Amino acid sequence: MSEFDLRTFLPYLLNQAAEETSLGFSRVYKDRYGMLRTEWRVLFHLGRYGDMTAAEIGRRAKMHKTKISRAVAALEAKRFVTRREDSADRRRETLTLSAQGRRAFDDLVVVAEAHDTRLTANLSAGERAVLIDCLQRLAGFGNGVERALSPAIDGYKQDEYQ
Amino acid sequence: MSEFDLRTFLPYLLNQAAEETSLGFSRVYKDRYGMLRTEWRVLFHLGRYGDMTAAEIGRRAKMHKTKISRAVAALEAKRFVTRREDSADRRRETLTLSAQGRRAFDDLVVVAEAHDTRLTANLSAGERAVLIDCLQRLAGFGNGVERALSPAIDGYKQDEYQ
DNA sequence: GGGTAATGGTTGTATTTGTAACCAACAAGA
DNA sequence: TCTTGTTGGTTACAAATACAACCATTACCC
Repeated sequence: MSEFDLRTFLPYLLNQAAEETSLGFSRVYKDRYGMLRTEWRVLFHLGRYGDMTAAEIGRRAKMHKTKISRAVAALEAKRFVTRREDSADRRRETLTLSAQGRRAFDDLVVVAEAHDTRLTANLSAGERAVLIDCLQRLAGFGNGVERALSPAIDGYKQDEYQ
Repeated sequence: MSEFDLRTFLPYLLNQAAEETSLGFSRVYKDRYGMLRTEWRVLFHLGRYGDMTAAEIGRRAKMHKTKISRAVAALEAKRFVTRREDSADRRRETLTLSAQGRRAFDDLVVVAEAHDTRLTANLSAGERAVLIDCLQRLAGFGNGVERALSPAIDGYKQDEYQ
């Protein structure tokens, strides 16, 4: 019986906290719009940060391009997103939220904000600040897109995620 | 363009941090032992907290019983775990680590500890303490097994996870 | 004791995800 | 201009996951 405790092991703790806190919110976008996690992430990126290509979303959200490709196809089928081919570079397609997509986004933002408020209701302002800061560092945010705190144990691909 | 920022939204942040921090470690148990995340979780529960049944692991780790059933079958095939039927209640099977299973566990504990140390290397002791505390509360640890901080947005099953 | 529900666990099937391969368009150098 | 490499994106197939149904055993209780 080792001393090592799962309940303080960061990857485990983070996964449990992530799953637990995602549950309530994922039910909403699933029940209301039949979306998957990949789909709301794409929706949120377009809604919050403006039109962009699939590749750009991939870089920001660290999602593999196949995930994005499928998420975009699903959002397109739901009429939430439209594509526009870039005439200067015909490989690229700029993605835009439709009016309907924006309504869904606006609706979900309200839910997300309320959910987040509830999640942090039992944390002090100081705790919350430290928590967010640590998580952003662990997630590799802030230092451009590249990885920050967590070098590989024995190296892994730098450009394609998962 | 809403004010809402994904990079401070807890479920998103937690998922990103969880994924990022899990990457290096998952490579090790995958490469060295061909294990899945469900498998190392079962292995760690048995190694750290002693023999127990699949149902008990499910309660502790908040894993669905089908995941555990398959993880146990895989660990058994690898000769890392053995089962012993409870004579008092013939539905139950107590799971135990084999000598080989314990060696794998001991090996992975060392890796996990080193990985965790590296992850928190850039955090102050105070930051780390707050981080762990917040995550445990968000994950619903500490208050028995039941949920703590994150009530459902509109209610969800209490006993089966996911 | 007999019926009904609850518990421990497994299996089957539909979804989702991961991984690799692929195609088309562009870039850069010989 | 050829050719080699890179980038943006899709598709095909394998692996993993969720979900429901299932079986066996035990618990409850009339």
